[in-house]
Amino acid sequence: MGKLPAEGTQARRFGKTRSAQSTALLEDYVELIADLLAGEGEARPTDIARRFGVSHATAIKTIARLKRAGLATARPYRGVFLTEKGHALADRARVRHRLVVDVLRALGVPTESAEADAEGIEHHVSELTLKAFAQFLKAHG
Amino acid sequence: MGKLPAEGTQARRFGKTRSAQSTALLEDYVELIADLLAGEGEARPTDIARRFGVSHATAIKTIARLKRAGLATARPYRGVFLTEKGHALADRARVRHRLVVDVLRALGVPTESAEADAEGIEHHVSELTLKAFAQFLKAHG
DNA sequence: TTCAATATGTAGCTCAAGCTACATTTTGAC
DNA sequence: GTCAAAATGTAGCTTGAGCTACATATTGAA
Repeated sequence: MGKLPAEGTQARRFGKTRSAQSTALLEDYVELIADLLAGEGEARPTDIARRFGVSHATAIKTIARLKRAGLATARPYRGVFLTEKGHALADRARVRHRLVVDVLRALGVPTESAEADAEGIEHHVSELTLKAFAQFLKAHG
Repeated sequence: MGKLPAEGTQARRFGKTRSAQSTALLEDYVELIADLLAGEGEARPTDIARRFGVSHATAIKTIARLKRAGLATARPYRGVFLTEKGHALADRARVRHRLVVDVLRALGVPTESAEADAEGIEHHVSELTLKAFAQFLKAHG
């Protein structure tokens, strides 16, 4: 075994990709909750569910996961709130989202598509790539 | 802040992102299987499992999903093969992967990071964005 | 040719994310 | 103040992707 030097590397790479997906949903949630709190003053499970296009039961379950992860708190029938940690994650997610959208637009992607694609892409962009994006925008933005 | 897109639009957007993730794994598999078939002449569950860093049981289950999806066939103890449809998907995936890597590199992302990030990104790039990428590379590549 | 090592396959578990159905709490219209 | 509608919460099912443990088939070395 081990005759191909790339095996370990590739396994690690894919592993990273998979586990990234397990946090992607949580990031989407804290991002939306932060938006709702800022824009509406409160974040209700029903609103969250509607925005994501899922049932309210599904939203509530994911909110429970956020709580377990220490990202959010919730008082029954009184909405969802972000912890310090949750806010920090939301901020980082928003910065990344903006950066990805701006780069896509700079590359000539129509705004609509840029926004849509960024939603999926943003969770897979490493720090190094993020740095390169910022650098590129500084030069061509 | 407070910039909340129309509900329907966002629901559709996120919905698309989610379902994209359900096909991402299948794309990774057909891509690897195509590589193994081209490079080694055969694609064995154990090799596939090792490359992805998962147990062979997990690989076999996913291969079963590929069969159900009409992307692959397998004869017991004789390896995995791609259907016409599977080969087509693998080809599309490979093209996208190359394009994403090339664009990232053109933006100044180190090759290592570009390859790693592309693995996660490639499944979320729309046709329109792909076109823009190709266009950009033609001009700046 | 035999038999142990390896590869492959099967069974059954966990967890996450989705759903529907039902129960309970809040709220708002009268 | 009452009571129905809306919101919220709970229970339990499905599917997918992961795992370990065990069973069977193939292959290669002695």
